[in-house]
Amino acid sequence: VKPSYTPILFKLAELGAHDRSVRASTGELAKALSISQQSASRLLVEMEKVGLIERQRQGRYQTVQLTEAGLESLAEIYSLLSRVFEPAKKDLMLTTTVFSGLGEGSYYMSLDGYRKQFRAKLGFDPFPGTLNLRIQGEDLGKRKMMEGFSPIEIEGFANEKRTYGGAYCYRALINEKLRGAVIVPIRAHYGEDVIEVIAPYQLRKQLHLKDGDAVGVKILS
Amino acid sequence: VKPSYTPILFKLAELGAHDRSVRASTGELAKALSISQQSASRLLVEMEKVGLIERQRQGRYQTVQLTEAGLESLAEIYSLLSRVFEPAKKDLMLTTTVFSGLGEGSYYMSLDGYRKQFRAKLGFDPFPGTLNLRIQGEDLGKRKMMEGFSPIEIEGFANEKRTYGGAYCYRALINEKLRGAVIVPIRAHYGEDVIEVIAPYQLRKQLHLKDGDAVGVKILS
DNA sequence: ATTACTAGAAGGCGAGTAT
DNA sequence: TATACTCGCCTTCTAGTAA
Repeated sequence: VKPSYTPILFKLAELGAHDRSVRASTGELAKALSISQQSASRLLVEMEKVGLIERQRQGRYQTVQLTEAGLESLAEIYSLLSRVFEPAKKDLMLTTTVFSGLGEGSYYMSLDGYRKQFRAKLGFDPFPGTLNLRIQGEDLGKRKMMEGFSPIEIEGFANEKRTYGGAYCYRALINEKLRGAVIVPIRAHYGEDVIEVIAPYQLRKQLHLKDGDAVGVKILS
Repeated sequence: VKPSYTPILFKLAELGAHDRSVRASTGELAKALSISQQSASRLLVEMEKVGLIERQRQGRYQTVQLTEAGLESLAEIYSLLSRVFEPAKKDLMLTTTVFSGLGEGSYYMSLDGYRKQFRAKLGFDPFPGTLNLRIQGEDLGKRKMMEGFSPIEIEGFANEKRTYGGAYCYRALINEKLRGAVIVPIRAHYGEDVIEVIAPYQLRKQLHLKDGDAVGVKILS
């Protein structure tokens, strides 16, 4: 991301463009940032081209919204500055709801290539299945922050049939009670609002969860 | 602060230059930031000149430390991003009822001096009128709490005829659905149990409100 | 009122190089 | 090794202006 984009990203975030489309004319942005209207226009065009923002034209006016990529670049900065200004990094609390996935989780979790690493690196033998959670809208930014935590890396491997990708794990406390870990495949971008949790227990049973139930996930630093 | 300085400020903060003098060669900075050694050198010279950093030469090496001004410009960014990423946990719920005011609201809301600011600072063009709400007795204390939230300031102005006072705005969610803002004139002449709400819609119509109807106002932090 | 194109001016960039 | 100067190139700027 070019440095000249950051003031605009900041301003847009300040206007609320991180969670909705806001009206932001090139003239107003220009004045707020002490640049010319022409520069504001050019920068918005460029930022849209590289996928940092999305715009809708509504007659004479435009509305602007940050894309995932735009939000991510802000989160990266925020995560860095958090480490500077709040050295004792606090745990991160995510509010989520349960949903049913495709059940692939149990297949992957049963593979020895992964299980050995979970035991060695996380210290527990995970239940062969994952709990699918959808992050609530207002916590979406925190997902990016989570990725600023230092991850526990699970390496990919291959057998005769195919290769299996790596993943990052983040230790977590589920509903303030049960230890587990959030697992994020290194490639394969899921929906940005979805996380998967593994644990030494069958979380659904242990916590009596059904689809739609709320689950608190505290990412531990 | 020039945008081109921010990547260097970020990098220096990451290296710990916010609380001590750290060794940071122009070559290393250049590689880390994907710029030339020459640019890194020039930027450091400039940043020192404008008082963002201090440098000591130690033989062939230099050490760099952020000044108060440098740290402050980072803190400003951090504070802005905090507001974006930190949860709106302590939202404040006010239970109110609709009543009819004197209709002055539409006059003030139609003034360009105010409208421009609403667009710039709230991100929407308000309907030219305000919704008058009376806070229910048991919620009166919450009105003070609201004023503890950090307000969005609308500045006063003057035209040929008279002067117009400033106001504070607080983002709000009306009946858990519609975005708007509570607006509080800085020189308040209202009873303490009254608030006015502005929104990009005509709230009365949109929500089918008549006098005496209950309205929930959630003040967003 | 908007957004955004063109074109000339201003200034940032990095290669070469001095120290 | 360092840092930082000059200088030519090129990106980015804004004024003017079209749509």
